Amino acid sequence: MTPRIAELLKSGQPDQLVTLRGWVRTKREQKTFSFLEVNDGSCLAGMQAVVSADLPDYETLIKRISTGASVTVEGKLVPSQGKGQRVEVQATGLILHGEADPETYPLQKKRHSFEYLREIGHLRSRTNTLSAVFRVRNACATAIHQFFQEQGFLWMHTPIITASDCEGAGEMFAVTQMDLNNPPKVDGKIDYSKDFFGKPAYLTVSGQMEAEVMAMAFSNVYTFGPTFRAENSNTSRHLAEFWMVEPEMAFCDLQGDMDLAESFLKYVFRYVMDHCSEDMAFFQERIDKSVIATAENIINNEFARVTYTEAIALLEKADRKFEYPVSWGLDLQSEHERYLAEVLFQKPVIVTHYPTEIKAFYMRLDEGGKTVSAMDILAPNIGEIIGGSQREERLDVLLDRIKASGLDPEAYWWYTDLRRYGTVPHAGFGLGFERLVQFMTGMTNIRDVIPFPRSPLNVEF
RNA sequence: UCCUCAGUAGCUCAGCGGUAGAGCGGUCGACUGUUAAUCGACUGGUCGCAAGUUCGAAUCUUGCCUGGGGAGCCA
Repeated sequence: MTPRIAELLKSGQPDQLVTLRGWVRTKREQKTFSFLEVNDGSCLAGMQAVVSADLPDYETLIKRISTGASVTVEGKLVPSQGKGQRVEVQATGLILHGEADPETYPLQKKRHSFEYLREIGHLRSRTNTLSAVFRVRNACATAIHQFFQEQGFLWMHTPIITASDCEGAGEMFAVTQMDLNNPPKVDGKIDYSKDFFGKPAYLTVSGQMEAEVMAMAFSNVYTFGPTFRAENSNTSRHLAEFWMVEPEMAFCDLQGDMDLAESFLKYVFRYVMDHCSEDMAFFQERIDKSVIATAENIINNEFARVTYTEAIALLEKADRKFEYPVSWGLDLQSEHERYLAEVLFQKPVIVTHYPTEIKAFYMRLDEGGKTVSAMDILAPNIGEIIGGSQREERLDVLLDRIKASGLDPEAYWWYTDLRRYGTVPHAGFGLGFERLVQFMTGMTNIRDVIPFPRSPLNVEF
C-alpha cells in the first residue's frame, strides 16, 4: 500500500515517488498549471499537487476536476515553493475517477452549518470538522480497547437482541417477525409464543447483566457495543442508537469502580491528545476554545468526589436560584449537575451514594439502607458521562429489592443465580461513548459525533 | 412529550401589509506559485405546507410539517 497523505506530510522526502488517491478539496487554476488539494481522510490537511499543463489531456481533464472529484495523482515529492506546506507533489500522471458536478455537489468551499450537514449525511464526512470528529472517535475506541486489554480485561460481546428488560425502565425497541397487520392472538392479546423467539424480544438497552455473568467467570470484562433506547428524546445528548462501554469487575467495590473510571478517562484523553494532536488543535481553534485545557484538566487533576448528601448540601448553600427544588431524596436535575461540574468544581465530579429510591434495584444497598453504592461522573458541558455502581451481591437483599421495585424475581432467575452460586462483591459502570467523543471534541450536538445518527424521525442515512 | 425560537436563491441570512434582496457559491472572462486566491460580468426563488383575514400576504391569524436551543428520560 502506498503511504497515505498523513504519512507523506509528516515524513515524505524530496524526490520520493508517490501516489495520492483521494478527493479534491479545491482546485486553483493558474496559467500553465493548476494546484489541486487532495484529501484522503488520513488527516486534516490535504496534499497540494501541482499539475502542469504539459500533461497529456490536461485541458479536458482539469476542466472536469472540481471540489469533490476523486483522483489519483502520481508524481514526485518536492519542497514547496509556496507557504503553507513543507512539500507538495509535482504530478507526472493524473487520473480522474469520478467527477462531482459543481452545479449540484452539496458541499461548497465554505463553512456549512452542522444542521445542513446532517441533511447530507452521506457526504458530510468529507468536511474538515466531521472527518476530524471521526478520526478522534476512532482513536477513542482504540484507546478504550488498549486500556482494558493492558489491564487484563476481556472484551465480551453481549447480545443485541434480548428478552430481558434490564433495568425495568426505559422504552425498548421490539424485535418481531409477526405480521403487524395481523398478529396471532389468544383471548384478544398478542400471542408471543408464535413469534420468532416464542416470547417478546427487544433490542438491548444495556449489556450489564450479561457482563455480570461473564465477570463471574473471567473476573474483569468489558463490553463495547451498540445500545438502543426507544425514548422520544429530542436533545443534543441523546440517540436512539448509541455505543456504550461497560466494564464489570469481580472482587471490586465502589471505591475500585471509581478509581478505574477515573484512570480510564485519563488514559483515553491522554491517548487522543498524543495521537490526534492536529485534530485536537482544530477543535480548539474552530469549535471550542477550551477543549485542550479541558483535556489537560482531565489528565492532570484528580476528579472531585462527593457524596450525594454532600452535593445536596453544596447546592443548598449555592448563591444561585435553581428552577427545580434541591432536597435530599430528589434526583439531581441537569441544572444541578451543571452547577456542580461547571461552576463549583470546574472539572469532572463523581457523586456517590444516591438515595435508594431513585436508583436501580441492582445497586448495592448501603449500611442503613437509605442509600446505594452508586456513582455518577458529571462532566462540564455534557452532564452525566458515566453511571456505575457496586452491584448487590447478597441474594436476599437483591430479591427484596427486585420485589420492592415491582418486578418479578422469576424474570431475573439467571441474574439472581449469580448470587446463589459463587457470588462475590463486584462493580461496574457504563460510559456513553458518543458523550465521551462530545466531551473530547467540544461538539455540542451528539448527532455530529456518530457517523449515522438515529433519533426520533431520523434514520435516513 | 413539554417550553421556546426559526423555516425566503445551492448555502448563510436581510426584508415583517403594496408584489423579491445581499454576501457566499456556480458559470464565463481577466489576472496570478496559488492557499476559503483576487477582480469583473452573468446566473439564480411555488418566500416550509394548507386554510383564513385583506383590494392586496414572504409579511397578519389558525392548523400541520421540519429544524435549532432548553427541559424531562438517561449514557
